[in-house]
Amino acid sequence: MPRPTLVDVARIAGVSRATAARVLAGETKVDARMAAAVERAAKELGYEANSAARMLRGGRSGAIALIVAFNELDSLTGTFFTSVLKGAAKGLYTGEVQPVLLPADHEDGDRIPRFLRSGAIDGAIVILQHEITHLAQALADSPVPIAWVGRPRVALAPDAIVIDSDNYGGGRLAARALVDAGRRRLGIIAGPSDMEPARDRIRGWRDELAQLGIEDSPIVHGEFTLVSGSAAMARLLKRYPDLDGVFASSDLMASGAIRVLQAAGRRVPSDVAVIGFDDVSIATTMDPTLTTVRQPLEDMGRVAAETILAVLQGRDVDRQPILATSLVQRESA
Amino acid sequence: MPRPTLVDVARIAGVSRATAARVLAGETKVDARMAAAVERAAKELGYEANSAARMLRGGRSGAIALIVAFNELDSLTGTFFTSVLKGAAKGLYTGEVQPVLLPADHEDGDRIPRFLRSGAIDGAIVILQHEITHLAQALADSPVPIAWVGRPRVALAPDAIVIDSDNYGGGRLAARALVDAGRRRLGIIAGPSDMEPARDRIRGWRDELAQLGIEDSPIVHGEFTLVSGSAAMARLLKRYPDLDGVFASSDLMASGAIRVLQAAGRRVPSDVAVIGFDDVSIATTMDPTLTTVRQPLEDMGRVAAETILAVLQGRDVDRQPILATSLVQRESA
DNA sequence: TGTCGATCAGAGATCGTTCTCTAGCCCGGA
DNA sequence: TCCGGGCTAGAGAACGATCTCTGATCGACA
Repeated sequence: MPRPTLVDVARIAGVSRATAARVLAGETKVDARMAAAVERAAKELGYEANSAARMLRGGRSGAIALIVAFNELDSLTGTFFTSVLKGAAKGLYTGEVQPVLLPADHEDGDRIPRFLRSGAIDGAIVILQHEITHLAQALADSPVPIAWVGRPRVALAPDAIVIDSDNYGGGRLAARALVDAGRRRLGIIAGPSDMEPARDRIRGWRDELAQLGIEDSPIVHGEFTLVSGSAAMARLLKRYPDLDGVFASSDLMASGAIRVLQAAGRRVPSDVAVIGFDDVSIATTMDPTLTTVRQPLEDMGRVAAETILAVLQGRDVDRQPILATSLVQRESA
Repeated sequence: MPRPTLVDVARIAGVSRATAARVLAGETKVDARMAAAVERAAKELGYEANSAARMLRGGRSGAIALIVAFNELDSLTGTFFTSVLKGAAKGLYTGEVQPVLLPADHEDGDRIPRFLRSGAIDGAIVILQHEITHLAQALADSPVPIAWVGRPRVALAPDAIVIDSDNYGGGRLAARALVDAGRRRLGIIAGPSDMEPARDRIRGWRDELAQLGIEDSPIVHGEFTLVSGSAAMARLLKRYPDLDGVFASSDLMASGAIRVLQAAGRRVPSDVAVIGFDDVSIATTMDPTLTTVRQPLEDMGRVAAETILAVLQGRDVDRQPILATSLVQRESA
């Protein structure tokens, strides 16, 4: 049996298509008896407006794309993405909008730009760690608004939508916390230098240390993953065996770093204090539990959703909000 | 400037709407010069077919919902969901279909059934661990096909689409592996008893042990999470302090269990061997690395996508495939 | 009581694509 | 040379909701 249409509802209610539409759209200037008849008919038939027809007529699709690199999704890094994803999807849902998942790293590189042009979505939220160069250009030319979660390195229009956390401030927090704990021989395991947030954390870390009178501290780079954290820690330890504090700029790298420290006979935190960044769920399940700089990941996703919805509705909003980071004190520092 | 339409393409190419449509649909019986003109015009305008209009006319939306419980998504359990999600999304993409993410645990409980009736999607893939009762009924009444990843406990129609892994066989594998390793005092940390896969794993475990001459072995239940695994292991250890082998029916529970064992002074695997289930990414990053029964999670997602696409196209396929599980030998057993 | 204004229901057009049906053309056979 | 068959291009309808415009009805006021 075919899906009921507005015509069916109108016929059963004994009114015209237009009247039925008015009632279901919530217009008040309709005769009460007719309205009741329409409501009843709609309920009886289990009527739900055909989204394609509405979309064709109205121009809006009621869907927003969530662009994610799938190969980053199922590793442990996933806890980062899924938190943002969850926040974004929840935010979109509150706005009666459907989240459509788009893999940024699919072989068919032309698909995302084509999809953006097909009118199937009203906007997109981009959640990427590493840059995807070919995509950046396509997104810049997008006919629909794009919200970036985390500032990308590509040049953006001044009115671009960018939701970021205070990476710079987070770097300062980490530095201050280690110094407050009496540590002076400090090192940082930074993220990839092609990522803006990673650079901001380094800047914050260095500025705060300089202010506290510590002029130089060693830096090594990782890829935000656990194994890269281990490797980076090993390098750091080899060059500076007398370290007493480490700032790993992701929780996963902190986890890898702690293992290497423990394997090298250092106790955490008594010999070496370690601070992470992100506050994803493994921070609470490690041993020792991880002191870390918290990014409000789910909030970032939610704010991205709210901001893009506001822009689509023509409301005036802050297009580049920066969400506060905070220190979460646990055992490792 | 408004999005270019088929009429624009036809006008520029100097042909009729119908001819332009034919060319873009890949029909061959069109004059070569006209075809070339259409191709050129479409490219020049950056034309992409309006998906709403196509959908309205064709009846198909080209989208499939991925139904996931969001509160299960960002915990460590996430690695399970995201793997399946990734496979499913990839599979759908190969079929030129868009994956739409639907949170099963959204407050507005009526939204999913309404969405299914709106024609916005052609089908749905359900990836849930725990049952969501009110949803089960709605899904059973769905006007579009549903593919279940993991068999749910609700009664399904005989032609329902269910993609599962061989949980029973996996339970047997775990039992055999521990016995082969010379262990005889065995216990199982099972999943919640309201979940069919958890029950299947127990059955397989028991059947294999019985066949190998071990008649009774203790059983405790967890919730597939790390902390519940720790708690379950603590209970098990208290009742059976002389255990020498444990089968934890998820990797997360295995991780929690190993910590409790180590804290209690047991060496893994020399004192107590531990086998997990799933083979998610933490299995390789634990210490010791985890011997586990692998479920092909990404494949399950992919097969779910392929199967539902086949059903939608009216092709004849196995609607209830069972994917093989396998033992992945690492350090813990 | 008649006329004007306000209000609300309905008819029709519209969104952009796809598909069917018709008309016209070309070629071949008689 | 004429007629018929086959094949391709174009005209038109259809999908279903929404919005504008028109027409009708009712009430109020003169």
